[in-house]
Amino acid sequence: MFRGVNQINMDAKGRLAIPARYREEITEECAGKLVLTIDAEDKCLLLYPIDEWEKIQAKLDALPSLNKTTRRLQRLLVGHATDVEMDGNGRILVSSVLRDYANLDKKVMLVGQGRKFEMWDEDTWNDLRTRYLEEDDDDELPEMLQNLSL
Amino acid sequence: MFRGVNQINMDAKGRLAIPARYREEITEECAGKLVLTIDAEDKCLLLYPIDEWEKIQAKLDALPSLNKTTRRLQRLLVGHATDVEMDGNGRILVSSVLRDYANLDKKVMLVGQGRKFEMWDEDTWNDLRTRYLEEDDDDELPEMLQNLSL
DNA sequence: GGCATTAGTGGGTAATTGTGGGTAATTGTG
DNA sequence: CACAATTACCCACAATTACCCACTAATGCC
Repeated sequence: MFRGVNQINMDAKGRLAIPARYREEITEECAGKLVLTIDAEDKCLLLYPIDEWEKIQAKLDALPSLNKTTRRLQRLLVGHATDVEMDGNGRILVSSVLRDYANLDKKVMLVGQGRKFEMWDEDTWNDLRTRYLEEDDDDELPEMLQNLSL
Repeated sequence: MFRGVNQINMDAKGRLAIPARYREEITEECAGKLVLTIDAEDKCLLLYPIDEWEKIQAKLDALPSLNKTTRRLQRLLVGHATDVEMDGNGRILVSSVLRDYANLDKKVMLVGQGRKFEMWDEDTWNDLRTRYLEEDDDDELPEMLQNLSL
């Protein structure tokens, strides 16, 4: 289970160091093999251990390919999914296509989200975070959250 | 079960000593491994023993990721959740992101709240406490509280 | 009330992690 | 087949973090 935000500097080559505290878990789970793709809803990237990704791709694959919405998801997610592997220094290489999509230049936020990570441009993330914090969602709480006790 | 309020001084490095009377319980329950995150509604932090937190994160993780409200919660709570561990002196390190969020500088209040602690800036806590005490909530008691006997 | 033990606080140092760049190998292109 | 561009690997330095030790304050006990 991944969690927490990390500010990381991407270098000129597009390499991004995975924070050391996640490396052991990643090495154990998937021998450092990860899959990087885009988030269809927000301008950020998603980073999965390869076994987790395979499950998701299988789910997407099972969806009807004649339906417009599912075709969109399949093309966007599966289409942009890129295999990446940690190098000797625990870094992964982010291709320029994916960097462009999420507007990543140097300052990147890596956000743990359970079975995956999200990768954001720092400014984009801070803007979203601010908007989220200003929101007050008491009114329209989905049923499933009504009884959530934190 | 944690309870009670404690005034603690955070040092210049952002370290915060857990009051000694809680340490044994924390060491037993989770070997000193804790998770610190933000409260999405108030400007304070939440401190959980790791096993308690894992349960919450598992619940959040099971929620649909395409729903706006649940995404907000996942990003705020899981995104800010940081693993912390008591050092040899029973202290934990609070990252600068979390310190900023809750406005913590030196004088901090640690408030026991059952399975978790809340961490407040002293002034913010005192203001909230005063407001709570001035409030009179006889009029709009939710049904579930009407029959609560203290 | 004094003394002993424990808790709280502060800081220095060593180890780890993050970051950058050079070079060799590999891939794609003309 | 040769060249250019990209990628992988290696090493070195800088910055951060964690660990350890020492001192002061507070508490409990005799």
